[in-house]
Amino acid sequence: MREGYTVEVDSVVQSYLSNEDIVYEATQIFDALSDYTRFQILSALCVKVRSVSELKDLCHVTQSAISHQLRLLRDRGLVYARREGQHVIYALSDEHVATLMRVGLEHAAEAVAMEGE
Amino acid sequence: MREGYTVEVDSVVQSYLSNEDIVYEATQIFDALSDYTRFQILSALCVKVRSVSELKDLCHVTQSAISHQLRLLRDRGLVYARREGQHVIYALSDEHVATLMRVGLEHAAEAVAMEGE
DNA sequence: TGAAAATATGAACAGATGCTCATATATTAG
DNA sequence: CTAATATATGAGCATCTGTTCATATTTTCA
Repeated sequence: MREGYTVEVDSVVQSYLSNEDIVYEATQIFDALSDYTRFQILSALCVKVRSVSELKDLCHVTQSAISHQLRLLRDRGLVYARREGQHVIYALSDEHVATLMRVGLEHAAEAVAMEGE
Repeated sequence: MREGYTVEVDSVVQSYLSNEDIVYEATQIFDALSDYTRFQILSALCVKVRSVSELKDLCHVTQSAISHQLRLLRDRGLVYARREGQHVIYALSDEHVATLMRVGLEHAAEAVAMEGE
């Protein structure tokens, strides 16, 4: 039988794991990525900077729903906004987000492929 | 002013992003990592295989709470269990989990460091 | 100045989530 | 077989979450 994956946890990661604040903060970024709408917002922002209405169209949800989710992402420091005339343009403010999404999608693609076996 | 992070989204990732099932599955793995108790369970399993009671002690929660969370992780295919006498031993079943946790923790460590400035 | 377009926000509500408590099941020791 | 230990599970409950609806704010343009 397989023995399960095990991983070298270096001393730096060890020290992160023993810090409650860091662990909590980590769960917060995963929480940000755990909602379908937010995930779409963030993946759209990986490609390029976007206005609220662009995001609303891309995500197929109401303007209010987008605004509420953008507020949450702003509050967590994952995106930031600047006004440009009538529009407000949002951008990713964290470089780790893209990495997380890529790895998450790779995992997901494998999982979905498995299902159909 | 900064221009925000942008990322080369290669065609493989693009194709993942346009597949609803894959995106949903991705949000599910992030959801698994978004809870403090589950995050602790998974990080403990990164290091080595563990029994339920070991996990219960490491995470400082009740046996019932651990069991319920393990069920969720099992149902999502992130861990699997084998019985060994009186004990049930859990192991990571997905190699991506460790990568996600490491990147998440790196992000978190930076974020927490920022706060104190 | 007033109307239109873009965005933000608060209240309210339905559904999801994570825990506790009680209890069931499984394995081993005596 | 019986008691003890380890684990699993269902119900109930308080809390959290994501959305909608109504409304406020900001900017532009006529």
